[in-house]
Amino acid sequence: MGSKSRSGKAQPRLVDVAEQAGVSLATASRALAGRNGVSAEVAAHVRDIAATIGYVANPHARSLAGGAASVAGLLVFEIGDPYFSEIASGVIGTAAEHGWSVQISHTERRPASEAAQLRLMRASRVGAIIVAGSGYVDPAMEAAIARELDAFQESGGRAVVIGQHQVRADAVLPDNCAAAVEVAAHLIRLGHRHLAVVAGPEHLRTVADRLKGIRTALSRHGLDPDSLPVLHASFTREGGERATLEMLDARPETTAILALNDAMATGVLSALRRRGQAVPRDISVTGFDDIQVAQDLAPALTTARLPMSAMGSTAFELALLPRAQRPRRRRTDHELVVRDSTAPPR
Amino acid sequence: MGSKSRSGKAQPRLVDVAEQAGVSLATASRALAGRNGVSAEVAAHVRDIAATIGYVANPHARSLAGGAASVAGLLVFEIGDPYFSEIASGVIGTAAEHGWSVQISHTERRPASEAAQLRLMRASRVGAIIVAGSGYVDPAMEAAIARELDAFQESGGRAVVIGQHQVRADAVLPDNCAAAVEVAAHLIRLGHRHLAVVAGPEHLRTVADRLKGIRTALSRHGLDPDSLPVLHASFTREGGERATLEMLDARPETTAILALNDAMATGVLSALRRRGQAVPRDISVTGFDDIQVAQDLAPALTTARLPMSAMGSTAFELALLPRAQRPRRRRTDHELVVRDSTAPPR
DNA sequence: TACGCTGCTGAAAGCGCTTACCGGAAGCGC
DNA sequence: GCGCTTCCGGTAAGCGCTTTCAGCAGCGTA
Repeated sequence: MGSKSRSGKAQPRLVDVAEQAGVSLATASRALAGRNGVSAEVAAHVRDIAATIGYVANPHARSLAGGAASVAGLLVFEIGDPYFSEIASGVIGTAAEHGWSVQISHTERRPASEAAQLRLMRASRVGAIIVAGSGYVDPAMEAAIARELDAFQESGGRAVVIGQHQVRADAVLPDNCAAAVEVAAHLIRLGHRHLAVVAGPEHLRTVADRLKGIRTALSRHGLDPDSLPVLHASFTREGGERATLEMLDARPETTAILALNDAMATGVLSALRRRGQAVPRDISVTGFDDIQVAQDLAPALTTARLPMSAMGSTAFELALLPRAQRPRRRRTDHELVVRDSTAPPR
Repeated sequence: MGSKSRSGKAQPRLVDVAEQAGVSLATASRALAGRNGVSAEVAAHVRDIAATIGYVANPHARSLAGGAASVAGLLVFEIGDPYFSEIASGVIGTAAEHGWSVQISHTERRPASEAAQLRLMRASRVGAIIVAGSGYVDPAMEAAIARELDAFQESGGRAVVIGQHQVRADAVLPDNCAAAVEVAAHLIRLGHRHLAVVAGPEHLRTVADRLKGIRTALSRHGLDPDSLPVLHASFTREGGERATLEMLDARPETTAILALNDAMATGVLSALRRRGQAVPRDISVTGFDDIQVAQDLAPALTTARLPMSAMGSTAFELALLPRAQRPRRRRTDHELVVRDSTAPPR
């Protein structure tokens, strides 16, 4: 066996490969990296040996020595939220195909911790960072993120954001505004005149964009966008529930509630049930995102589908592309999915 | 400013801290690691400087040099599945509290890739591995996993499995069998005599344990456990749907369907809806796990709750504990949550 | 036959950190 | 006031890899 095998089953090192292949460390490294300067036969032989003894490079050593990174950082609001876990699934799957691993952090919806998390990721020398939260309306908060991302990219890292951000980085862009237009237009076409919005936190760019889309649709159909009732709450089931109860009291004339994501829509449906309001007979409800369970709610939720998993894949692919002069932007498609939670008003 | 600052905003290194603090590299290292051999004042001063210039250790260098690791690997079947994303949320949150980051891989439900993923994690020198899939019934498959985990632990890593496994490692153990007994007993007490099971893949230990629990309950109540109809399918909504359609045709006398997880239960409900069967009037349905959406299905799902997020937290905490002589086992609690999907048979 | 090329391969430095190991300065008893 | 211990802090080796720089064949050309 290998001359100096240690105690148990220590991981084989590059020198073990080199030794067994009868070449130097440098040659072995080059052969495995697929760089030229090594004859084809030697390269093949080295790769053979490596496979045989089960050699896998130590990523820490590789990174330290300035080699290509193969760990990506993914930052989300809350990994337990289906919206984000579906994105994560896309990122992880695609990353694995390319031999990368993915390190996930979540901010638990605390905007203040976002820049800090990014700092940590940067410090941990990941090769790429994918930010999958939402942009912020407040320029100062965006600036904090931009600072981290800029520094990261200056030191050679690749950054990709999912969603509208005020930063220099490649981006995967769902058209929240256009999708919201479709949702609102659908309701208006059904005959609704008293829409109300159950929205996520006001500071989120995603929320602002979706709201804008709804107002645009209102204007286009001759309705007053300024009188649209909007209640902000946490972007969760509980947020949706609370906001809905409040809304029902304040605006009893409402015939359609637009929740700005499916998690909130779930809460809306729950609140409506508790108040004895039938959906869609008494009130229509729409969501946003089309998370897996949207189809299984009662009634099945009409919502704007965003291709979360594909967005994750695309984000990772962007991260892998050679650095471009200007940030790349990839728009994602969206689709109004009409199910059973919307109907003409009574 | 720092004497030899590089091009842009390179990450500060330990030598920068040492230089500014006027101490040697070794002292700085010791001070930050909180090891003794450094006077309190010097240590405080070094920490001050480090905080000021925003120093964060390079984990690659730290790992290479044999320092304490701070990256944990988490292996799940599918991160997009709420069961696993809730576990991941627990792991990531607790890890972050301890300054660890988490690297996630998923097998996309391919058992064969599990050992391979573990190999990769091992090769990437994570400090701890948490396996959150399920054990396998087949000893050979367990052996493949055990091999990786053993090698990992021999080289100093900490391994924790969530669920029953035939491996030497600390474990977080939901009592699938006991929980299943409760679910089945609940149905039997309601008066059901024709139970049927919509089960996940036969090779999963989780499935076997839950089945065993159901059979136990049957016996205890004087029913024949051997005549229990069981259909195996994928552990997903689609699997549940397909199995249910088949079950309805083969066993029209069935009055209660036990799905072995909530995802499958979702499919069961969907299939029943398509077939015009009312739940729970015509057929009762139960799930397992109590993922977030279980309460929002129509009807709200009766299920056995497992504390997924807490299981993730506990798993990480076990990984952090000093190595024990014998593997530690931490049982988790479970709870029958009765909602609206179960009722006495007609 | 001798020369300059080209194409491969090897030796060695160094990435940022931890950790023996060692030397110097106090503090103590005598 | 001397030698001892104790405590601190510094020096340097080395983790496993990539990469620069040199060197050495083997070839074609004069």
